[in-house]
Amino acid sequence: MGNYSRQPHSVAYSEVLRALLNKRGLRITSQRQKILDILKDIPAGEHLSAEEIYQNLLEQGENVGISTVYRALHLMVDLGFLRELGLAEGKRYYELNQPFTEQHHHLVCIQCGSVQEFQEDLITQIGTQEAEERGFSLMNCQFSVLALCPVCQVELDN
Amino acid sequence: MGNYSRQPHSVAYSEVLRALLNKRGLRITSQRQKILDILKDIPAGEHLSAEEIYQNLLEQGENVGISTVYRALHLMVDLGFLRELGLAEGKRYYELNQPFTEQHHHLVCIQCGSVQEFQEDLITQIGTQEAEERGFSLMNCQFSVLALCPVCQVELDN
DNA sequence: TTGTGTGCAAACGGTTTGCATCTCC
DNA sequence: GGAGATGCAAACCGTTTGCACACAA
Repeated sequence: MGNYSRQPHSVAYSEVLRALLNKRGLRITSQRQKILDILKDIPAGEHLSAEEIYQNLLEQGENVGISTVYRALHLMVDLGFLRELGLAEGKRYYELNQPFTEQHHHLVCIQCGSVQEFQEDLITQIGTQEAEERGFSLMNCQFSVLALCPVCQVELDN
Repeated sequence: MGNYSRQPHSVAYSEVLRALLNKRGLRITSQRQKILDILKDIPAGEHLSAEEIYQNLLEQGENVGISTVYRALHLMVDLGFLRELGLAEGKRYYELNQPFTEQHHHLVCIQCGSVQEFQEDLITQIGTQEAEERGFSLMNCQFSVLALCPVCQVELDN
């Protein structure tokens, strides 16, 4: 899993993507590039669902199918470009993958769904260690802290 | 969130459940009891989906609807009896809730889906701290380490 | 007796798939 | 030219909901 996030210019992403795809006999397409562009441009701490990415593409005037979005997301997760997040709901979110040493985790309000990120290298260290002890090959650590945010605590007290 | 898991006899679960339900004006039903019994009896480290619990009930000859299973599971999660797990797939799993100090986490093979549990109190400590710092009220910490198990590593090498 | 809980079936929402068509290499 | 990629629509699957009936308190 590489350190794409350190590439200084957006062009570099496309080139790395192209190289990785070619190596597998796969192709760069405008759809794949545009999806990557959308995820590259969102502010840190935001995550998008497949549906949100799809809507974003439609707003740009793209003629694209939702199935293409799903297929591209899965592919880029496989390639290590994207990280798939479960969070707390019935759908999945995507963000650019970071090198392990910079990976962050999520504090999710189970009532309103708001998400805060935090970084804590110990988490990844523990995950790495547990995986190694059992001969597993680590792919991703997901630490979700489910809680009630201050606002929802007040509201639930009626 | 109580320490039901320390109750020595299965009867005690039902009594605690009854008390908690009564306090809210809710009722103990045979369906709710049986679902709790199923989850109580599975070996440590196993988790069941709603569908699996439903099938289990059908095999026992129960005439029950899948919607009842879902409603009972949600209720018992609310009451703190059960913990809902996301793991890596498109469905949710359930297990008896443990006190925070005994909570365990999951090492999941993203290929074959096998799950190993491990305990690491630091995880819960970090989650507690992050929540408190932001005024959140902690409900549950879920740490999922996604990886390839030894068997699947070999198979993917062709 | 009354409001909570149930089973059924239909609806729902996110995701996947089959297929004819298109397009990148 | 041909394998890979797309868009569409239908299928899929886990979950939720509306409703008439059943049952615990």
